[in-house]
Amino acid sequence: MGVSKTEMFTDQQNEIALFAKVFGHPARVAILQHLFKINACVCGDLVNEIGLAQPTISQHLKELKYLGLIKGNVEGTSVCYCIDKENWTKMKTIMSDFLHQDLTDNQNCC
Amino acid sequence: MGVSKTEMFTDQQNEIALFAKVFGHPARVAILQHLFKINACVCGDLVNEIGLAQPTISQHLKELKYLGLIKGNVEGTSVCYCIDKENWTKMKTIMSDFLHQDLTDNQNCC
DNA sequence: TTTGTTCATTGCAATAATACGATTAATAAA
DNA sequence: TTTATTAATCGTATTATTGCAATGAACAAA
Repeated sequence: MGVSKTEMFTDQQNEIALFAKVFGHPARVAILQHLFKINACVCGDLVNEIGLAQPTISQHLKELKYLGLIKGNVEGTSVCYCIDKENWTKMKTIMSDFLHQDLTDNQNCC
Repeated sequence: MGVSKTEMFTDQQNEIALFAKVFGHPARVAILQHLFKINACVCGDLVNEIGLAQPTISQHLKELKYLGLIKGNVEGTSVCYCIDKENWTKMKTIMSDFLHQDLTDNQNCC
């Protein structure tokens, strides 16, 4: 019914899914890559850089901020965004553990 | 308008987003973890294991198969699923490159 | 104070995703 | 052949996501 039944999964599984979901849109991937590339925080140039309308970018930034992956500093009329290193590292650990699972034995079929 | 404007992003950004999106639901995370754990392919026990209805699991499996992360073998009336090691490794490389980006210099703000 | 700039929020329309009952298809077993 | 089992597909209801025009809030500059 359009609702993910989160209560039937572990906290770990839900956390992985939450992080993955935020990476599940190319605009957010592009925003993060740009923030990594520029390093120095970026303000509203993201709108020019990405090519989506200002409210749309603002919405994507909000989601990234909600998960703690970026933080924003108000500087006069503009807001300066950048990667939250500490939280990015924490997320990286969680996602890496999931991605680097391994099949130890040989497989029975397939 | 509910549509991701994929044409304005790079192939790499779209690919990262596609893989991430498939991990963006706890049921698919759970399915993959179970396939890793059991190793030997699993059939319809996924329905019992996960706790969602059979058509729902079947739909999630279809998405995972579409991206090439799992493969299925028909064995009589049941179908045996398992991780596609090769494609999983390819995906891991793409996602790891994204996750392990790093900020080289010090930051200007935040 | 007035004007301009920058960004967040609201409201809405369009599309996508999630979930499942009902059905179908394919095979196995009786 | 008939029945049972397993899994895919169809149809549909519900909710979520995406995108943007319009508006609002905060601040800077004139």
